[in-house]
Amino acid sequence: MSVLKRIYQHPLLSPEDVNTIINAHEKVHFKKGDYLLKKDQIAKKYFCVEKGLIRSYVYDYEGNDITTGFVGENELAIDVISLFHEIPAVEYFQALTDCECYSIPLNDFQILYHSIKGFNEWGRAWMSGSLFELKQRTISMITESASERYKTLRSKHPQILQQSPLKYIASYLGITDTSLSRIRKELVRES
Amino acid sequence: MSVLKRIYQHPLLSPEDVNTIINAHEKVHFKKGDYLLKKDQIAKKYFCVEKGLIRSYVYDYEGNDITTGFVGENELAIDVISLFHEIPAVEYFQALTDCECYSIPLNDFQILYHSIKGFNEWGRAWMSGSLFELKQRTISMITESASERYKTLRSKHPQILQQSPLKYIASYLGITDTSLSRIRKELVRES
DNA sequence: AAATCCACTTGCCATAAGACAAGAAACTAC
DNA sequence: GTAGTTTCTTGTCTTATGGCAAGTGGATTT
Repeated sequence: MSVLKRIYQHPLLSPEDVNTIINAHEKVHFKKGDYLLKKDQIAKKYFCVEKGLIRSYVYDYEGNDITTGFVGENELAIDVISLFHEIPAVEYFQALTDCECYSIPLNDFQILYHSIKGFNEWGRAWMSGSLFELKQRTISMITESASERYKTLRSKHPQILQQSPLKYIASYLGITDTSLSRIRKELVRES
Repeated sequence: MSVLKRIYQHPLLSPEDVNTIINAHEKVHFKKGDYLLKKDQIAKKYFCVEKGLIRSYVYDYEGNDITTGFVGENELAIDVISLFHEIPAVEYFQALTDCECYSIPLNDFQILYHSIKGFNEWGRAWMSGSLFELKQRTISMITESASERYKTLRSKHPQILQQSPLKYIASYLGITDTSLSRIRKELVRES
């Protein structure tokens, strides 16, 4: 099944709605290092990732960039809050590898979003899913140790470990690349 | 204006709807130390806080309890995800002081929630507001230092500093009570 | 009033984590 | 090929943070 069919599966979207929406999409390519969205911009679109890896990040109070999330294949690169509340983004979204994505042009998106009732609902569902995931992550940052979080990431999203430099994974886990390197050494020793 | 009128202000709730909803509420008292919701329970109701202070917390991987949030007067003590998704809570909600709250009995809530269209919308608005706040907090935990976060809390929610023991505020800020004590000392020295 | 309990501060010490830097290995470019 | 990046590891050293414990001051109880 295509990326888009997968992403637009929703009880309130009929196959015809889905087709209408899918047909409004156009292919977009990003080169490694390209920005999909920058801090202070208002998100006007989102991207369905078919191939590649994207990371979101912010700068901490010491100027280090801290990874806040990864978006892999068959996932959506979307700043839910910026897009649906029309407020400036607080994060940067940058391609870690060359990427192939699909996106709806702003105009079509706005028309469809307001005319197809289920599309609206689909947006709300994304909002609620985002809340769920963010909460989970917040809790896991507290209740799990860095090495546990690493092991979880390794088992649930192995492709990230393959495609992302260590330093970005480290900051995602809340530690430095040095510490992560030592955690990995420790894990090898254990097995 | 009463707590309830304040909380149920919403463009899609007519004054009559609001009255219907408000009349379904009953007063609930909590003693200091009482639990409003415990981990692994599915939230069946939420509480409109008229007087007192509530805190939510989880246990970290070393067994320390970590404050995840405070709920003050005129605010809602609600686990949005547990309530609307009907899944077990991950946090504990506990009264830090004696509290006076309002709550709808489960039955009435379910009936009104599904029959008053705007009530439904009100629930969604809370979901989206929760996402916004959680994101803000996540970002501030990264982009601000502990002492900056303390200063922000002090200026935005001074009543929390009055009503909560230092150790709970400290864990909310991501540090120990010892460290917070030193930060406060430093801030006094500065001024 | 004495005895407890908590909340908070503060000093001392231990330690986990980060800063820094060097070096190996892989990859890219010319 | 060689030079230049970038990634990752690893050693040493430093430091911020936490653990522990003592001590003060308030509040509460008996």
